[in-house]
Amino acid sequence: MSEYARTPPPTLADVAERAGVSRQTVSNAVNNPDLLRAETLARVQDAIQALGYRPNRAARHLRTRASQLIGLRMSPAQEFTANAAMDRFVHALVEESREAGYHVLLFSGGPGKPETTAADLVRGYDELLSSTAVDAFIVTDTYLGNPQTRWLSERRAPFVAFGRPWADPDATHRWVDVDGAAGVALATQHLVDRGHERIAWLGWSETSFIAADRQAGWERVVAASGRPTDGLAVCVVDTVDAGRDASAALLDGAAPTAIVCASDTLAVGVLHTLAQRGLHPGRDVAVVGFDDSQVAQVVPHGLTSVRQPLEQVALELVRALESLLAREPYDGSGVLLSPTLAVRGSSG
Amino acid sequence: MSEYARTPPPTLADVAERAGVSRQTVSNAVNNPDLLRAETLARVQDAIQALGYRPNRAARHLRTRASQLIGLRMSPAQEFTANAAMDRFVHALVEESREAGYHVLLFSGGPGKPETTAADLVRGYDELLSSTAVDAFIVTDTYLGNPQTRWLSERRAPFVAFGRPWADPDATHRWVDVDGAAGVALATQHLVDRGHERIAWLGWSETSFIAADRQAGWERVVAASGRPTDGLAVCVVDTVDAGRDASAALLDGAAPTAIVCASDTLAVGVLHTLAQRGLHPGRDVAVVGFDDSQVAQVVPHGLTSVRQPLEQVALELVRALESLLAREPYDGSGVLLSPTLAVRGSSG
DNA sequence: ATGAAAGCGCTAACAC
DNA sequence: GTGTTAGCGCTTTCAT
Repeated sequence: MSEYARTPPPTLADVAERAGVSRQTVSNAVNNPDLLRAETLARVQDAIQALGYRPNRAARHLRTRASQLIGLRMSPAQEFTANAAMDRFVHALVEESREAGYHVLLFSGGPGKPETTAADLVRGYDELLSSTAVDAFIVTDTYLGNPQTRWLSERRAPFVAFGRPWADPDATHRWVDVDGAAGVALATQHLVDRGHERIAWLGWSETSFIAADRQAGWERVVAASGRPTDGLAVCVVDTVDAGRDASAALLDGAAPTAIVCASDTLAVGVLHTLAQRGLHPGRDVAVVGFDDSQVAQVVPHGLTSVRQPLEQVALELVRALESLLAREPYDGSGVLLSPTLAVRGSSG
Repeated sequence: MSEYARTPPPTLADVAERAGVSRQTVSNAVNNPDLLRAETLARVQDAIQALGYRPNRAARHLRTRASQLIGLRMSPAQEFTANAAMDRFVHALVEESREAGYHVLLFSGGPGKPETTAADLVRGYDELLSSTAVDAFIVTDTYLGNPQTRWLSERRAPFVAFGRPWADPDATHRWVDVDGAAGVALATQHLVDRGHERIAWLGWSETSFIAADRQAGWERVVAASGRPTDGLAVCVVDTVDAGRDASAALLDGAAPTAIVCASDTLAVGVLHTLAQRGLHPGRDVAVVGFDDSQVAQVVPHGLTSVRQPLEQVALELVRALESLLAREPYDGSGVLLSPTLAVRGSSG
């Protein structure tokens, strides 16, 4: 392989010499152009252009103590569930970060194993933090009373969370979240509007705040519309098989005409059951999922699903981050965004 | 919000003072421990431990001209297709990079628009390169004779490609790729072994090397087994609808008993057709996809699919990168990995 | 085996 | 407006 990167990139000094000014003036031309006389500025910019000068990030970082890097931990990939949302989110975050002048630095948790100890979880953060590699973190998996946010808070590490501090109402960090209850309410209301009388809930059995939150959205709308809830709520683990079995039992028992699910995974399980029984989703039984995964888009006739506004989440997270790093005052209230409903064939 | 990061992280000097040695000795303790007397080393390490010292990356980067960062461009998310592969790949890459002492820096192409000009495409690379933000790039979307690899080569920028230099056999850069033909051959042979006599190919109409490569895998095995190919190859755009329509026409015409598809997207289209006609995938007509996406795993009875060894790809890429950055000689031969077949219900 | 000096490229603080 | 000085935290070179 031939040599690469033969010529070292030009520095401030190179530009200064070419433009016939001091290094500081070049620095000002880049960072505070207003300070320069128009004529000088033009001359410096010409030199910058001609040399293809770009400030060395390491040097700038060392001096300003800002790396312009945002740390994001990749949680271990989950094969079966819809982590497509994560993918969409990362894209949106990279895009928003870029516009704010940041790049996203990916890191992984502890050693390879899927789920590790709290200490392992925190190691990646610790390392990046104490080596001043990133300016701040975006913390995503805050579902349980997970240790990361608490640990980061204690270390006074700058971070913004995607997810409410469910377990810790005293938490003072900035956060952005999607209103799951509102999303499910939207889905349920959609089914009410389409004339469904018996609308079931197929949710998660694990006792998480998110699970409870989503179920509450269903309960609120069904109750408000004077429809029954008795025997119409079933909670299982988040797998296709569990969704299939639970929906079969539901149809045999409470006989709903519509089923709202806590996830697309469960909804796919429902679709399996319907297919087995020769029932048509949307015509015979309406089904709504949550996450608007690829599966929802690709299934025959499509699966109606609650879609998180991840682009907006990314935008708000970056905004919160900028505010945090600028040490602006913070009133303690997070940002709660409303999802939308992607209506497809499975709901009529 | 309370102050964060009150105490600046300890520096070499802090450790040196505490250990009663010079800064240089601490640096050696970190980077060349062999140079120290055992007793001194232990004392320094104690101090490092006690202070929680971690070398400042910016300072080290500035001095050594190595950021320990690998740049990866996120291509705009494609909603409908199975870019789940990308997700899996990024995970694997982050993990492998970590083990090699690198972090992954994500950046996006030009401005928001889905597909931009060649200049835009290259801007992100240029910026990171001339600001010495990353040590090297991993280039992923090398399908067409895309401008990135050529541009990077011309700039003598260090990079490794995921994907062969199809259009440019003279390219001298290092690359890792998955043998698509071998994957499809594997799938086809699987169908031959299960006794299928009329095995169709549902591929991509766009004239890309990858499309041709995959189709060649089918042709090779079908021909070698003495089975017919006439009228059994159809090429369309990579969408579910196209797959549905094309498979309907295939079944009406050439009447295959098995269909090998260039993508899971097309395979899902085939499944739609089968469902419409009341045919059972695997029992009546066998279907095989490509990419082992979430959809393949979640569809009723499962979709047999060719699975790319992305973890291994990531490993080889990082290896190639290390070799490149170490300026080791390179013999010009890339690394070609074989996919595996995830067998599920759709093929029997 | 350990220490002193120099400097990577940049910007903050001050002088002119 | 522009130039000068100093130093961010580290490693490389050379002296001891």
